[in-house]
Amino acid sequence: MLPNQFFKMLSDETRLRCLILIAREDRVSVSELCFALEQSQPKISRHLAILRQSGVLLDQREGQWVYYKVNSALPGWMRKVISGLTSSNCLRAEYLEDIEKYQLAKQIAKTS
Amino acid sequence: MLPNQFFKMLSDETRLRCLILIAREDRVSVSELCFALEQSQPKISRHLAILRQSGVLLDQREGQWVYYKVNSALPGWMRKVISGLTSSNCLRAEYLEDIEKYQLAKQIAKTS
DNA sequence: TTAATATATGTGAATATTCGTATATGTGGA
DNA sequence: TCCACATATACGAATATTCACATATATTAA
Repeated sequence: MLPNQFFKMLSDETRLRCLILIAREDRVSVSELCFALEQSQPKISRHLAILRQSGVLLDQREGQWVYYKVNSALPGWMRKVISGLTSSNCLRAEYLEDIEKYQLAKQIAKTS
Repeated sequence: MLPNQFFKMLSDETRLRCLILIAREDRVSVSELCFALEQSQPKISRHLAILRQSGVLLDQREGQWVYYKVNSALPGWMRKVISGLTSSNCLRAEYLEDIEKYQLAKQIAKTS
């Protein structure tokens, strides 16, 4: 993938928030993303499809759920951009809220 | 600037080629960019305007010429992305050709 | 002032992107 | 099988982007 094509993947706010949450949490399901980002399922699913078709994300079905993770075989320069995004010095309140919302839901699901 | 907005700047091939050449060569004029990238003057000028208005590039007029350079006051994470782009391991043939074309023209201009 | 050169911008057409809504597909349980 | 839930996709409307072309602005020299 050409650099400008990779950057186009990251140019949409929803796609970027998905990618950051997935990169931080290792693997996240579609419904978890919908909840954390407070976005509709078709919207999340479409953006995940774009990231999957471009090879940035990989999906793995588990029963009814589909989990997405960052493709570990990405070229070094792409991984560097992604790790730069997930390192705390760049993380905005918006992204941190997504992560907190995800972790809270995870915690509640575990204890119930 | 939000990360996804910054990535949108880099999502256009012409803008990215301009930015990489400018980052590598320190400062480049509009006409030099037109020559190196083999693109029309209005096209180059419009993309430079987008990069300038977003604060990524700074312009300095010198007589009839306007030189563009990377804004040295950019946040660290942006500078990191740009330096990642200009480091050789990511540079594609396309970008190297732009740089060679620029340097050749520079050399010819100097000796004549 | 006029001409020549360099750069910037206005305009509309073609194209691309994003979204909401509806619907299709896949999975597991009754 | 039928139903409920999770996910994916088709479709059209609204919006955004990019470009070519024409023109405006700025600078310098004559």
